[in-house]
Amino acid sequence: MRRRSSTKNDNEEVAGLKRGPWTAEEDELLTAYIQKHGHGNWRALPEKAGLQRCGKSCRLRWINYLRPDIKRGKFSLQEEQTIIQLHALLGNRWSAMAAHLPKRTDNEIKNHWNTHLKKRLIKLGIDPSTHKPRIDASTSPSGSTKNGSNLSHMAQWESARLEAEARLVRNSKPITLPNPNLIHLKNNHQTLDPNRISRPRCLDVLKAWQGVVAGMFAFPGQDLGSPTSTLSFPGIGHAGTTYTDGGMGFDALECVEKPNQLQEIEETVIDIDAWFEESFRVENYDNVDDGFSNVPVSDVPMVCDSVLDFLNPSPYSSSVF
DNA sequence: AACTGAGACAACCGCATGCCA
DNA sequence: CTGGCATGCGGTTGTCTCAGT
Repeated sequence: MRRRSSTKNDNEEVAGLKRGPWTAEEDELLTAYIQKHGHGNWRALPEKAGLQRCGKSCRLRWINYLRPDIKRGKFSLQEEQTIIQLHALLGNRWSAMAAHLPKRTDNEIKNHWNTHLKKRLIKLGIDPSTHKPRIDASTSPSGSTKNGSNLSHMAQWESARLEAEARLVRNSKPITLPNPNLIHLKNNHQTLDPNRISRPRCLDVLKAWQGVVAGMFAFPGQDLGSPTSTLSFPGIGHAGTTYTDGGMGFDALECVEKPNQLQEIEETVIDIDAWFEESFRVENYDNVDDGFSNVPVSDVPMVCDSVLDFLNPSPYSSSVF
């Protein structure tokens, strides 16, 4: 690992420069300058813009606060759900998570996680760092049946996360094999297309996650149908839906089409969504203008899918979720 | 009214990484 | 290949607000 020999770059601006909260005047100066000239070299910007700040501070202020394409205000239920899913997959990679949440900054997501979501998970008996149930909480006298149900779901989430991580690792190699735990879901007579298996690593972690979760609900040892069949979730808006894994080399639910299987999957998915709604219901759910937060809770599963699809359109995934 | 502690979020710090001469 | 520079990233700290006493 290469290391810089000096911290000049980090410490140069300390002398004589202002620190702490930005004033409205400073914001105006910075905004006006960037809108007119672009930020260019951040280090040189403060002097050109007439600011007594270091370039780093200017950059941070612009990226996290002044940039016109960022959304401020409370996070919607859907955004929170996305953050939790992403955190289960990515850990504390805030910038990567921000890439999946349009108009939200990594700093904002990080703060929201640390101040809200992390605490809520702990309250529910979930270890926020591992997304695993906390033994002590689950065995405490106050542990309720509902908690037990939650923990069961979180265990599924965790399994999904680990599965996704494993698949990401496998797909980072030029040629990889499908997950042995999932391949049995395929029709025994189907040949795996190497082009699909070795296609570029999918960065769409949400789709990967969804694919894995879906895969968890399929049933080994049964006739799993054709690889191009579609899945319908009556009642939650998935009619005609084709599930793919967004480039991970496996169409997660494509193989499941028996009515009893559908029924079971549907119940499971609804159950998880109901759990999330109940566990993470927020008082200001009806806030803002993000295009999906003003949706009745009952529609969340469908909205979730469409949003996730929107967030990461993949050439390998279905255009209609 | 004054004090205090917790919560929320903005801002900073130090290290990592990529680019280029 | 090496070193310097600019920028990105994640952890931490500082500051403000507000509810509770």
